[in-house]
Amino acid sequence: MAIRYALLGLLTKGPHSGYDLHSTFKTQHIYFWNSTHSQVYQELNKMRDEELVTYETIVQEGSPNKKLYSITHKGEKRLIEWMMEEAVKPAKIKDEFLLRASAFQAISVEEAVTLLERILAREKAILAGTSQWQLEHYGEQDYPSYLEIGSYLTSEFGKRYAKMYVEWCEWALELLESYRA
Amino acid sequence: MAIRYALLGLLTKGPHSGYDLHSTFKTQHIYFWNSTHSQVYQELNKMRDEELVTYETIVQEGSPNKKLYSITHKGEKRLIEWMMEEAVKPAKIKDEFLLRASAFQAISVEEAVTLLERILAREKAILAGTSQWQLEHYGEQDYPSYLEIGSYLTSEFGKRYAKMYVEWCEWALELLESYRA
DNA sequence: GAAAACATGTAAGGCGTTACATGATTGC
DNA sequence: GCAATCATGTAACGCCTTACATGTTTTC
Repeated sequence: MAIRYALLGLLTKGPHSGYDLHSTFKTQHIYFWNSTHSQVYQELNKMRDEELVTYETIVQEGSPNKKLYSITHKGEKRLIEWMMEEAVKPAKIKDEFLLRASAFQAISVEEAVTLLERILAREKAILAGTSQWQLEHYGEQDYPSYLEIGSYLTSEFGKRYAKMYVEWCEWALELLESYRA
Repeated sequence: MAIRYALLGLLTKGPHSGYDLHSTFKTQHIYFWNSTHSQVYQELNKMRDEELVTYETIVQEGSPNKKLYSITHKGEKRLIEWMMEEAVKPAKIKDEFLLRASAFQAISVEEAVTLLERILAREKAILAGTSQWQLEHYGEQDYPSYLEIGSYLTSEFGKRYAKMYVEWCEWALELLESYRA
């Protein structure tokens, strides 16, 4: 249900295509939201029927035509109503690696170390990517324009999350040393 | 699909009822997994059919009867196969509050501050709860028995996650001050 | 007297994923 | 030549949630 608010939120910053919106989920929003391109296109169609968004077709040479979606007045109203609701649902997380980690007692220390090292490398790469992205977008400024406040806040969250993950991996690897024969 | 591995993982530490297993999701696993009681019961039935788990009925006075589930040899084998798979899917997170935060440009600074303060309080309470839980379970020890390694690693992750969230909220509130008229 | 904890299930429906489908351009 | 990027969709399926269903004991 909340996918629509994710899309409406992005559209408050200006018109975007379905492809753009999905790309954002894959890159910037990865730390707190996820979706697939097919769901994005389906939800955009529903929202168009409910007049929360409109679009105009952009004819392009070289690339396929695209639909540039804009948020309507009605859409913006609906978004803000949702944002100001009293209740905020707790986050729902499904992290397969942590699920494996929670069952490390079922495998050997050596195997656990192997799994952890792989994830440490992955998270380091993610941290580097997020830091890079933030530098490219906000590098010189102390703080960005208010239009960019959402992206700025959540990219910082992403960076802190990745950093925390890396540090936890390193701590866990050290701890596992204690169990080595 | 992975719900079954979450359940199998917990059962490597000993027999548990469906109610117990779901309680764990609501408390300890909240940082990396979530489910509902109805899904837990349904999945346990499926796994019983596939002989990944067995159960015995415990007749209780005062409380309703319960089914104590145990992991089978076949179940353990299946779990370890899954754990050692090369590919680990990236985490899927759905955090409604961060979704709201990502659209803060659509509301006023004052409204954003109100929302943030509410979440800061929530996360502080969660951090306190997790710290308390960890203290009760592992307080005196430097590190726990290997049987408890999974819970220990992930509860530490939970603590670090909550701490990071609190610090990010405080940082965000400070930043928002810059935009105040 | 009400709410929370203990305890387990079924049924309906929808959200979300995976697979199928197409096709041009750019970079390695 | 192959993979990646750009670009948008449909169809099938199933995981997962919400609602329905029941009943006792303990705590406030």
